[in-house]
Amino acid sequence: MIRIVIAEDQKMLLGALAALLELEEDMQVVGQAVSGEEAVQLARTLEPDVCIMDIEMPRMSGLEAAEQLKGSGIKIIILTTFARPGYFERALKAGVNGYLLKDSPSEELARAIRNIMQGQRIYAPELIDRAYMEANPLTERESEVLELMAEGKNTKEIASQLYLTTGTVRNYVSVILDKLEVTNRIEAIKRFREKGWFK
Amino acid sequence: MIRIVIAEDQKMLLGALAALLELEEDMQVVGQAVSGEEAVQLARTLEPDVCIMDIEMPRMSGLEAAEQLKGSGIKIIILTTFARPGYFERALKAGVNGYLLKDSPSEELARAIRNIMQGQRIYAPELIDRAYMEANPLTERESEVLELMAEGKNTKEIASQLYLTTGTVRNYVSVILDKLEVTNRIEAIKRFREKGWFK
DNA sequence: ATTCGTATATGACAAATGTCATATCAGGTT
DNA sequence: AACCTGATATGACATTTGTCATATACGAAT
Repeated sequence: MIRIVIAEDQKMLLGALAALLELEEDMQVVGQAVSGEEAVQLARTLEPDVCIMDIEMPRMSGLEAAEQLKGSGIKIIILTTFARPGYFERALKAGVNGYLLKDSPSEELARAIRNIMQGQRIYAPELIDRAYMEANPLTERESEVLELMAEGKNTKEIASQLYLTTGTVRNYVSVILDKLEVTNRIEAIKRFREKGWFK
Repeated sequence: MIRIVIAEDQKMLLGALAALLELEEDMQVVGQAVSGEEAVQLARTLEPDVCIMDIEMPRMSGLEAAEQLKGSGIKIIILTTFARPGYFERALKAGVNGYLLKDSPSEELARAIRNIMQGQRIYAPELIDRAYMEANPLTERESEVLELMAEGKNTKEIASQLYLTTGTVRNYVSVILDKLEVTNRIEAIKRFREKGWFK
């Protein structure tokens, strides 16, 4: 019997996934969590074979939770909406055993779980294709400026938060616009978001 | 036996919801659709008692599909992620019988279906609270300017597209910032999006 | 009919944004 | 050591953005 913990903040999907897996005769959902924090706790106390995690959850993301559970012997499967290159890369570093998309057919979940129990690693094919993902061309500092920009902060606010002069910040912005091949801050934010480079 | 069609473009959720409802002894999922178009077609041919719809789907939104099925006698339940006032209002106009959020516990779905079969209308309580929803304070023209702004267009481009002078456009922007209580274009776009006022 | 409110439209002025030349520093290369 | 490259940082200058006073038009209220 494969013992499973599911972590997903969208309760409808959480309950429905549990129902889906309970239909499988060799599987049993032993715990349901709605945050990364709760997932780690449940995983530690229940010691399931498999923990299925969404990424975007309150209090602690599924990626953080996966990192904390690394080495515990619990197989981690990330189940998320978007094929953001950054997320996938970070999940690989955390040593997750599977990475599936919510767009995949539901039958694949049970199949993936069984394969993973055999020691395989299962990644959604869409992700492998995008392994030739475009890298974020911005430096650490530039990304930092762009993120503050996207929060609606103006040059002066960004400058004071990063202990820079406004001239420096404006120059970073200029470099950012150049690298992203756009001509104003709004377009830069749009482009950065579309490319999945946020966070 | 309650006959059900489910329309949801996220296949994992689609399959899981079907599993969830199949567990109920008085319910039967007779069709699954991944677009609004397919949902309408399936509903017309299968004539189910209930059709559960996501809103954001490819080709045709769940709201459009609901509008097309109005008067068919098929009970429509909208099941969506966000409690956007605009969506809810439009769903009410389309005469939907239920409007649930994906954040609601999964047990509520079956209960809602049964109540709706009795002739009741079921709306997620979060929506009723927000029924005192804030109206978009911008005029038609102002909204038009904001939408172009959000596409990354600058003042000159907006002006030429709307056959206005740049001065006029800049004034609209100023009024927009004032009404939305923000101080720059980026914040205005953010706020407008958060309030669910886009489109 | 005139007063009021609102949407629309414009231009003058001040402030913020974007461009560019320039400088330092830390690393690799030759 | 001299050279190159990329990241970081700054200020001078030009352009764009945001504010404000002002004007017209139209429908509703008095």
